[in-house]
Formats: sequence, structure tokens, C-alpha cells
Amino acid sequence: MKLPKIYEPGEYESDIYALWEKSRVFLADPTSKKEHFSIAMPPPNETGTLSIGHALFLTLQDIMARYNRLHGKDVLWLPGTDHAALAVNAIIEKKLTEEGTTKHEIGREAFLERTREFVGNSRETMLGQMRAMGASADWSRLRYTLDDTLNRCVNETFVKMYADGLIYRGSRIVNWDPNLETNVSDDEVVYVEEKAKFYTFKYGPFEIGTARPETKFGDKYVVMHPDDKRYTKYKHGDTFETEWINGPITATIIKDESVDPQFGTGVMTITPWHSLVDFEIAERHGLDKEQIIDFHGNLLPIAEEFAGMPIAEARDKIVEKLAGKGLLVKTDENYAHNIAVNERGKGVIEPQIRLQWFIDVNKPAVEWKGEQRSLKEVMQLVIRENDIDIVPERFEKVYFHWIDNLRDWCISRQIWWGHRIPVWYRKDTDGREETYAGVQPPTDESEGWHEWEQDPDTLDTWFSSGLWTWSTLIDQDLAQDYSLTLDDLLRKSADFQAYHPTNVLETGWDILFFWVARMILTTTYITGEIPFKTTYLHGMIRAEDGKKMSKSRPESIIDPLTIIPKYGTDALRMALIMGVTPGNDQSWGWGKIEANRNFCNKLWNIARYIEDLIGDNYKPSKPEPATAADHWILSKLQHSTDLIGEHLDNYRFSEAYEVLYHFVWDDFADWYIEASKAQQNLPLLAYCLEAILVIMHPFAPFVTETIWQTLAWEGDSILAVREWPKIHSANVKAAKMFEEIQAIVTESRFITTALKTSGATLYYTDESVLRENAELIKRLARLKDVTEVRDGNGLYLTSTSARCWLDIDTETAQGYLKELEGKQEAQKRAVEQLEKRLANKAYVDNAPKEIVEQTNSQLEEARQLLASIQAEYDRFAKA
RNA sequence: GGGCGCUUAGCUCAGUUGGCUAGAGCAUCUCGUUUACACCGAGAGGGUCGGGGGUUCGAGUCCCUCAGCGCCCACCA
Repeated sequence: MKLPKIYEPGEYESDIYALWEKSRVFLADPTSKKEHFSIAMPPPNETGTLSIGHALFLTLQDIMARYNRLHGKDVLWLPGTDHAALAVNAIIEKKLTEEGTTKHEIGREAFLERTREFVGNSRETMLGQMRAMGASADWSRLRYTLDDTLNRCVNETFVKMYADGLIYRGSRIVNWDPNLETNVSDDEVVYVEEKAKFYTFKYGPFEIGTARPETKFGDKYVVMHPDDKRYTKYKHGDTFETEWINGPITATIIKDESVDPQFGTGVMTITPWHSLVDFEIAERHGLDKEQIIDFHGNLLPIAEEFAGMPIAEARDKIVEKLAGKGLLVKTDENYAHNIAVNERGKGVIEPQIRLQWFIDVNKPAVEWKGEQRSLKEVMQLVIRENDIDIVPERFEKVYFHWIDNLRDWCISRQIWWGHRIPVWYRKDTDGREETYAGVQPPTDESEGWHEWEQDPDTLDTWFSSGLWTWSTLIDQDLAQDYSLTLDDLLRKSADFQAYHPTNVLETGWDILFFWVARMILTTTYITGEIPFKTTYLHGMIRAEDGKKMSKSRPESIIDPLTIIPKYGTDALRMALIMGVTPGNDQSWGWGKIEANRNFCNKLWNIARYIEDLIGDNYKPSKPEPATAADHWILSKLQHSTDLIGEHLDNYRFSEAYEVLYHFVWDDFADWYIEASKAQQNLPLLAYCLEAILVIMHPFAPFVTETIWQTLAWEGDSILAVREWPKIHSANVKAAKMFEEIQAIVTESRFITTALKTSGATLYYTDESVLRENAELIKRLARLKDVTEVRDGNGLYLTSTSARCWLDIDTETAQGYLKELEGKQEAQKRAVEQLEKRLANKAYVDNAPKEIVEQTNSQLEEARQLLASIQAEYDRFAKA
């Protein structure tokens, strides 16, 4: 079959993917005797379409999956999608608003129905896109964070933690988002700097500052540092009467060390219901807490005339009122402070006290390596003791810093989309309440009790994502059998036994806390195992100008789906890993994608050339290296193959790619194929091509498989499951000889280009390198002839020890004098440098022997070279 | 306030434990229709590795310090 001149990826990619799926080569087999290798794919949020960031993680994980598959391992790359509770919920609510309705109007069931429809559509789109990226995932094992098995795992985990006292319910201050009407975890809060007015009010004998006068109605505690000299006359617990917003109040003095005497007047009033810091002060001293703002962001009846008003409206009016009473001291118009917003939907966070579910991270109720530990301790231990490696290592510090400051994790959310908390309540006729936490709903009905009602809240989406590595490996049929315990399920699930712990978790550093840490937390607790041995963190992809891609600048967003049809998936994949290191962000560059489209086309034409020579129905045979070039390319191929493997084993994707690129393009195409036009070895050309297709396959699966299928040397075999090549060793001396040839060719090209001459003849005397390779050198260097003479004249080649001359007349050669002079200068410097180094006794004494020896031989070579350059220069200078 | 990262060619970035004359892609310049490929080939130019100091026989690489940029965490009423 003939290959066309230009590789058009769009014509092959979907057929090739279909072929892989049909051939079932991505399916894992837990009963296989082969070594297992597993990766749990980070499930993308079902919010629409894949982004360039998804393309990056799919590429990195696919490289690992394919590379290990080519090494004969049984690979499981388990794909999935995430219900993304808060993100999806926000999208649906926005749509409802646009339609002029609300979730309350349509009700919980209708809301969930809508949401299911939306995520169903998103999922289908996204799965298609993941295939388009070439992801070699096992689609038969596709999982979803909201499917039945996962729901059971969520409930099992919750109930076990509840029984162990690790989950508790309590009234705590939480980050309340009045827009989405839910609380969010500390990690989901982002801070936005804003200019605001900062007011100073008279408060009894004190002056207090605030940017939020609307919270001040209930303020009846005035707090200062116990050591603040200005206020020694006031004692803790003293009270005083003062005029305040809605009339006279009694205030109490509280001394607390959390107050910064340097800030403002060093005195503040507190609003424990709406501030974490104030809440903690109130807790320490047993003070009253009162709610001022309701859950929709409006003032409560305590505000009297302001009751029912939204914050923004009330603020100015309250200030006006206080000013009218003469209590406003001053207003700073340019006060810069950070306001907390929900990163999903950007609602302004209003701290509120609410009854919520929490995970206790400090209770030593977890058995780990035979000791009782807290969740926090286990999370620290697995990294400290290297059970899990983080790549790059520096993120270990970031991780520890986060863990050290970890507070109890609030896991309940007031949104409807998600895993519902598996807790039920009922009351008896006297109003007593009973609580039941269970994997399944309670069934008993007792006399005198009302019916059980399930907690209306859902769980933080990361609670279920945290179970990802092991819950996805549980047998789905077994999971329906509630007579089995969770331990039974794990023990009886073949996938769990074969693939857990997983080998690598590959994800972005931005979800190190959200996800990586949470997986460690729940997995160690439930399974007693780590979730993965290594976690590789990639960086973010920024726009071409180095700034974040942002919806507010649509032109900054690079959409993989517009790139693939134009440049091909392989080009996109290689562009995404080229020159990129773990944990570092990269800027998008069109140059990279073009370079890699060209690279794919280069490979295509290499294959085309070889196929033209070989014809159809070629059967690979054992290659016999004959020429210097043959030995050289074999040794290069061997070296490159080893190096690529070594880099990939160590997660150095970019370096592996670079070795591949230069081997294929520079060594194989530019040198070996060109050389083969003079001295042809068809079996070896074919052998190299086959090896190249395999080692390039993890990076560029489509073009390599397309070529392999077109060549069809091995019938209908699939490249994706071939064996990583073990290259025959080559004769080192012969390979070295080719390097000598390269030196002669390169210098000849340099001289003829510099002198703008063509058709020169190369003379040599009694040199086997030249005699045996005359035709080759003639061709590569574009010479008229290469002939043996008794004594040559013309331009003597200086970069080789072989004695040869370019037949260039003296007049033309004069033009080369300047070049020679420069060469001579440079070479002199090189010699001097080496001499200096060897004259240094300390160097000779202290440096390793090999290094010194190496320097010696370098010096010898450099001197020889200098001598011949000098001789040549002198000869010309005289002429 | 605490921490992390970056600063290497015009641009975007590599450079594993310190050791050949510091590399790549893109861009630039010159030449080129030769049995694949102009999405190509041959050749060239371009860097005091952010500044300063130190350790070492030897520093882009290790240590200190300063400067600029980016990010994370905490958050002050």
C-alpha cells in the first residue's frame, strides 16, 4: 500500500482508535501472570468539554500506560468522570436563573433530574474527546463518582468513621455562600483584594474600627490585649453602658491575646456568629453568640429598622445613623482588604454558625502500621517514610505545611447534587430525637416515633473523590450484596487485589490538597494501604503571553478540539510535553505544535521512503550490520532506546522526548538514511524503522500505529502491544569510524559553503576510512570525486586525523584564510585552557582519575588539531 | 506575615548526583529542485547562565545575600 506524501492525521485517527478498541488491547486482565501496572485516571468534572489541561494529563498518563504496556505489563488505566457536586450545581442554578425559576420552585427531584440529564450529555461528549486524545484507558471499567458502587463505598466509609468517632456533627462557624446557599470548605475559599471604606466609631470610652458596620448590632464585647499599657485601667469582665446603633447597651471588657495592639486603636468589638476569629475568642471566654445576618444575606430582626435589608444597602444607612449620633470618628476611603469568595460562582462568603458534619483529623482512632494514629499523623507518615513519593519532591514541603495547619474537615454541603449524608433522624411524640447512621436506610418503625427522615445535606465532592483508587476496583456485582462487608468486598474483588495500591497518580499540583491528600486520608483509613506509590504533579498551561487562560479573555483559551483536526493529536501530545518539567507551569506556544506536526510528517516520510524501497509483502529479517554507518546507527539506536526508557522510568518525559526527536530526525533521517543512499542495507533500515515506531509509540500513538498498519509487515498485529525493542549490539570500532566520516563530511560542507564553491574533489593518501567510504563521502559532502593520490594539495582538512585535501585553487582558498585564523585562535584558547588545568597540581591531585585522564587525551587531541590548523594557516599566509 | 518557585540565545524553555568548548524548538541570515519529506536539506550567527560574595582543583548546578517576576498558605477587627 502506498503512503501519500503528507501525513493527514484526520484521515486515520478515528479508524486507528476504533481498531485499538476492537482489538481489546487496552483491557486489563487481573488474572494475568504479567506484572500489573495501574493508574487511576483523575475523573474530569462533567461540566461540558475537555480543556487543554485535560489534554495534558491524558497525554502524560497515556505515555505511562503505553510505555508499560510495551514492556509487556498488564496495564490498567481506569477512566472515570466526576459528578463535581458544587461546580455542576452552580451551572444548573445559573441556567434556572436564566429561565426565571429557582431550584426551590422546581423542587429537589426535578432539580436532580435536570442535573442528571446535563451530566449525561457532558459525559458522552467528554468520553469522545478522551478517545480523540488517544487515551488508552480500559473503557470497560469506566466509573463515575456518583454510581451505585461508589455510593455504597461513600456510605460505608461514612458509617465506619462515624462509629470510630472520626465523624461528628457540631455547630461550628463555616464559610457560607449565600448565593449557592451552601457552606464550602476552607480550601474552596479564595480571597480577592478590594478597596473599601474603613470606619472608626466611638464605642463607650474606646474607638473601634470596622469595614463591616452591618454586623455590629449585637456587639457587646470589647476586646483588647491583656498587656496593652493604654488600657490597664480596664479589667477583664468590667462592664460599661454606651450608646450604640439602636440605643443604649451594656458592653463587657474582654482581654485576649489574639488582639494585635499595633492595629488601629488596639481595641475591637466582636461578632462571633460571623467571624472565625471572633468565634474563637467567644469560645475561649464562653461568650454569647448571636446571628445578625440570615442565610440569604439579609439582616435579621435584631437590626430593628434595618431588618430584612441586604448587606450592601444597610451598610451606608447604618453609618449615616451612627454619624447622626456623633459616633463616627473618621472614614478611611482607601482601605485595602481581602474579601472571601467561593471559588465556584464567586459568591461572597459570609461566615455563619451552622450545624454541620466534620471529620476529626486529630483523634487517634486510625490503625496504621500497628499503632493508633490520627488521620493527620498518617497523612504525614506516608510521605515522611517514603511510602509515597511526590514528584517533584519540593511539593512535599507544601504538603506538610498544609497538613500542619489542617483543621477538622467540614464535609456537609447544602446543595442537592451529590452523595446524600447517610444519616436519618426521627422524633418521638415527646420531641426526643434519635439519630441513625447506616449504609442502608433504617427500616424499623416503632410505636410512638415519627418516620425516619434523611439528613437533607450532601457530602463534599472530595469526600467521594477521595475513595477513587480503591472504590473503582470493587466488583460492581458484589457491591450489590449487602450481606458482604466492605472488607469482604475488597478481599473478593479481583481488580482490587491485582491493581491496588496503584502505581502512579498523575494530576495537577493545584489539587494536591483537595484530592491527593484526601485520597491518602481515606484510603489508608479504609484499606490499610497507600492509594498510590508515586504522585506526579504537572503544572498548569498558561496562555501564550504567560498569563492564566481565562474566560474573561476568550482569545487566551486554547481549545484542544480545534487543534486536533488541524495538526493532529500526536502533534498536540508532543507539544504538551516538550520542554516541560514536573510541577512547573508552561506557556502555550504555537511553535511547539508546528514543530511536532512536522516531526510526525518526518516520520511519515521516513516510512514512505523505506516502504518505497522495500515494496509490499516485506517480511522482517535479521539485520546484518555491514558498513560503518550500519554499526553506528545500531549503536545510536541502542543508546537512545535505553536512554528513553531510563528517562521515562524517572518521569522525565521531556528529556525522553528530546532523545527520541534527535535520534529520529538527526541520526536516522539526516545521517543514516542519507548514507544508505550510497550503501544500502534494507533489512537494517526496516529494523530501525520498526524499533522507532515502537519507541515513539507512547508519544505519538496515532501516526506510529497508522504506519505500522499500512506497512502490515506482521499481518494484523497491533503496534500498541508489541515489545519494547532490545537492540543488537554493534561493533564499537566500526561505529567510531562513521564518526570520522561525519567529521570529514561536515568540514567539507563547511568549507565549500564558506567559499561558495561546488564540485570540489577530495584527495587523500593511504587512508582506509576514505578508501572504503569514498562513494559515501562523495555523496554526503556533495563532492565531485574522492580520489587517492600520493601527495595532495589544496585545502587540508583539520578536524580529522585522516590526511585529506579539498582540491580548491589557491586564489579561492585565500577566502578561507580568515576562517582558518578564527579557528586557530579558538583552538589556541582551548589548548591553553587544558594546559592550565593540567598544570594545576590541586586539580591533578584531587579530581577523579578518569576526569584527569580524559583531560590529558583531550589536550593531546587539541594540540594535534592546533598543529594541523597552524600548518595550514602558515602555508596559506606564505602563499 | 509565612512558604515555594522562576530569572540561561531575540522568544518559549531544557540542563539527573558539581566535570568535554552550556543545549533544544521557534525566529534570523546564506545557500540548495540530490532515489522520502519545502511540514525539506546543508551551513552560519546569537549567551560574562539576574547582580554581588562564598565553598571547591572545578559552579548554570551547592551555600549566603540583594533585586525583579510569579504562585501557594494565613489573614487584622
